[in-house]
Amino acid sequence: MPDGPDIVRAAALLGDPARANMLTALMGGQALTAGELAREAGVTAQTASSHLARLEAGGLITVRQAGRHRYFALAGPDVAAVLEGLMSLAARAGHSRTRPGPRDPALRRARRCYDHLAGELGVAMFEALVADGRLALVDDHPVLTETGEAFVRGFGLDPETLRAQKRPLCRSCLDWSARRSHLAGTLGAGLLSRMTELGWARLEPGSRVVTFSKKGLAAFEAEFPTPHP
Amino acid sequence: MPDGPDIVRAAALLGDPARANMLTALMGGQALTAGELAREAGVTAQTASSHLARLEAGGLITVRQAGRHRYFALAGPDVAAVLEGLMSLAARAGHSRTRPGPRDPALRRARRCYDHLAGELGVAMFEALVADGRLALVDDHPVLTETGEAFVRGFGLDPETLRAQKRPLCRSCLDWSARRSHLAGTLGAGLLSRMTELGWARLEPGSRVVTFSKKGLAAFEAEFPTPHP
DNA sequence: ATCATGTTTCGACTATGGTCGAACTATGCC
DNA sequence: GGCATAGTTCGACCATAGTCGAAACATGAT
Repeated sequence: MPDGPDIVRAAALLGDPARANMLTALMGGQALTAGELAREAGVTAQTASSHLARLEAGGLITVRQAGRHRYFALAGPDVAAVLEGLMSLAARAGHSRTRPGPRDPALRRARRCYDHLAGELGVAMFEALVADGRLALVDDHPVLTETGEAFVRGFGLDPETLRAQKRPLCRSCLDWSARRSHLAGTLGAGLLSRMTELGWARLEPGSRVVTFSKKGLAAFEAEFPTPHP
Repeated sequence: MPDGPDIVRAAALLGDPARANMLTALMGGQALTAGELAREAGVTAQTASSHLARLEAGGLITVRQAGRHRYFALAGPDVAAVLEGLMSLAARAGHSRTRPGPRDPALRRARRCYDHLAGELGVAMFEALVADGRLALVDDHPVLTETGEAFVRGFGLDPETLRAQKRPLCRSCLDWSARRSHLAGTLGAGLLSRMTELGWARLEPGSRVVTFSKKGLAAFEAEFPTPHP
């Protein structure tokens, strides 16, 4: 019966509340210190330390030493993808977190999914891109069209650079809050970072929430209009 | 700190050796009885029963009553996707299963990945399809071309029927044994089932191994020639 | 040097949950 | 009806591992 790689090691790492909290915190995309992660997970520094050591040994996170701080981050987009997959499964099974906190509405509205935009606004952007032909869906996979390529350039991004990465340019990612898709891949990541550069939105430190300024939201809705039914 | 759906419930279910064995067995795509799964997992019937009850409560598997047997199957392709994702993580981290058993070479050669062909032959087929333009890669995603569509018809499948499903027609799936991609999606599933209909290959009951007949292998290699470097 | 802060190590406690033996229920066959 | 097989429930045992207190180890500031 032994066949295939050892799922159990990885899955068991994700199966503990403290570790899961740390990893979801890291889904924000930015690196966090051991102490911050301990607070985020609701455990003491000692226990957090042991958990972090395990996560690193399991290859799920990476460490970067900086002075007397140690910054932890997800090991890569594939880890984030598995986490989002688990969230979708849990959402489908109807097991939402025990107490939906005050941050929850903001998270449903706009949040980071590792390095791209998710939530209602993420879904709206994706559907707007598809609706007016900047993205085409081929076998349910998003593909950048010629008009889309022009838009990307106009937005201040270089398609060639984005394509040069190892990750695919476009990927659709199932949104656990909206049960619809949003845009991942290097294009998704590029668009989000460009929006922060332009001052449209701000990444709330210590959370996954993305806050849009008033002007930014107007610009966003002009660029990605909601298709009227 | 409570944000998002509860990953832990789902992940903890995958984090136990017995349950993970059952689920990987179900990756074969066919439904299995409680007893078969107990044997597959190496536990007694009692423990298996409790595990299966948990997996069903967690929404990872579904049950179908048939006489005095109960047939269990994965709840859907999304579950299979998460499992494959975990396998990729584990493979990258270098944690292969403790003892690669005698079945292992056969598994590396050709196996089912849920409902489509994986292993060396799966990778070979995928690369042959891409090499002669039956599949095109757009942003790393496989897309069926016009010549590909003709080939599918000639192979005895109806592209429209395949496209009518909820799942995408083509999906690439990272192969843990070959570290390259093979073809998933309804097309991947359709091709495998057609190969068994044609007598090219047989699905070994109780394992994920796919055995090709001598004639079948010859036909396979004629249809999907290995691109010479 | 001294102190403070961030992080890890050690040791002990505790609980969750995986395991099986035995008994019980349900279905099918004769 | 009686018997065999498939599956579940109950109860008890035991190990794994998550938890924290106390103390050690770093690094940076004064």
